[in-house]
Amino acid sequence: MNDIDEGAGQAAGRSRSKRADARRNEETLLDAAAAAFVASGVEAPVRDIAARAGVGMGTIYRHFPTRADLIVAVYRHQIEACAEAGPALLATSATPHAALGRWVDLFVDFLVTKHGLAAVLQSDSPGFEALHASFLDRLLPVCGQLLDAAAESGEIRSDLKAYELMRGVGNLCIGAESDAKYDARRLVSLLIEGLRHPG
Amino acid sequence: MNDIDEGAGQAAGRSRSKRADARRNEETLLDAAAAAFVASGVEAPVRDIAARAGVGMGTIYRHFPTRADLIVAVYRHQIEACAEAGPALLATSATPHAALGRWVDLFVDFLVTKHGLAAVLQSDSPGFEALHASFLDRLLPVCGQLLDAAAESGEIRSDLKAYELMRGVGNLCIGAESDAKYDARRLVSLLIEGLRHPG
DNA sequence: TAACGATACGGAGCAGTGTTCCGCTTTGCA
DNA sequence: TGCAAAGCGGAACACTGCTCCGTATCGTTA
Repeated sequence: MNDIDEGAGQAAGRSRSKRADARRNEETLLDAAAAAFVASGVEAPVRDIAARAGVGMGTIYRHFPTRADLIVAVYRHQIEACAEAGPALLATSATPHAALGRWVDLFVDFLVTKHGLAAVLQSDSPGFEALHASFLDRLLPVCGQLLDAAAESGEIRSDLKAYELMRGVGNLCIGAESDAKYDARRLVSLLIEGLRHPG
Repeated sequence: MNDIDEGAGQAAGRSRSKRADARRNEETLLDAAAAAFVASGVEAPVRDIAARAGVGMGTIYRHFPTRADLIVAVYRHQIEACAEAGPALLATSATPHAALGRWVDLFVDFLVTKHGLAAVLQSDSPGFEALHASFLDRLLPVCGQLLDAAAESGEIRSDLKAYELMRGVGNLCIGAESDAKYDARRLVSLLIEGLRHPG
């Protein structure tokens, strides 16, 4: 988050830019967190991440006050890519419903490969609202656009809100990476299929 | 609930039946747990439950070694009722698919009204396998029967296993009780709808 | 009914986690 | 080079799950 704020700060001309060691630590922390998330899931103990980065506990909390901030920072690029894929798919797919299906697949792939992310995405514990917000702020409009297009073309019922769809898809992905007998992609595609039929 | 174990013991003739105070405590504990679950969700701290029951920590762990055991004991009757409703619905509904839909609704109502149960039902942490097992052992066959009936009647595709359906439905219920903007029942019905069409 | 062994109880204590706080160090500027 | 300000580290606290064992209670037997 803060790298960006810093940019904003400079743009505003105020800019007392961050100290070099701080910037370095933030970078290190991001790498360490990414590694820890892969190794132990997004719920990896804060101490582990700090240890990986070779910094103290205070440092991690200073840069990323909540776990959500850290998660958002680590996955920001991938979220961005997913968001950008929306319009692209809409333009290149045969029908809006097909585009929606493919976009959702993208989202599912993202979630399923991030150990525990889906679970935390739905968490209602305080401190994760930030995560909800960041992810949803970016993705919800994209999803809404796909949904609207599909509704307009008459392919699907139009009474489901983007929020509910995203939430449902996210939920279906929970635990998918650790249960060979459960194929989240399949359930999601069933859900998307169920969207058909304005009836 | 445990009266059952005791019955088994007696049936085996071995039966050195449980001490009266132990039986009493178990009952008290069950009530306390139910109350705590309502108040703070199924993840209520063990200490709280013990305090509510007016017993020590040791007592709770002796009677219910894992949280899953406690949850199972508390909700056993409702699970049983849900299981028994399956065949009944199949007999009284217009079509197997309708029966499946209504049965799933029952299950969803159960999950959604138990704060946090759905979340814990999918947990892969050790100690919850017992919970998985207990719930699934009882409900999976019922769900499978409904699914088979609907498949046989040609109403739905037949390639989805009962396990995946139950898991998907359970996941869709996660967090539903604490988010007014999310209607799990709707998503689930969409999923069931998506089951139609053998294609 | 008194005594005794089995059963069960209570809660202190350990371990693992998140989070805060503050004295010390490093940085960048004058 | 000196000195605030910015940043750092990690001890310490709070809260949780879970274990362990000395003590109390129960049920039985003499």
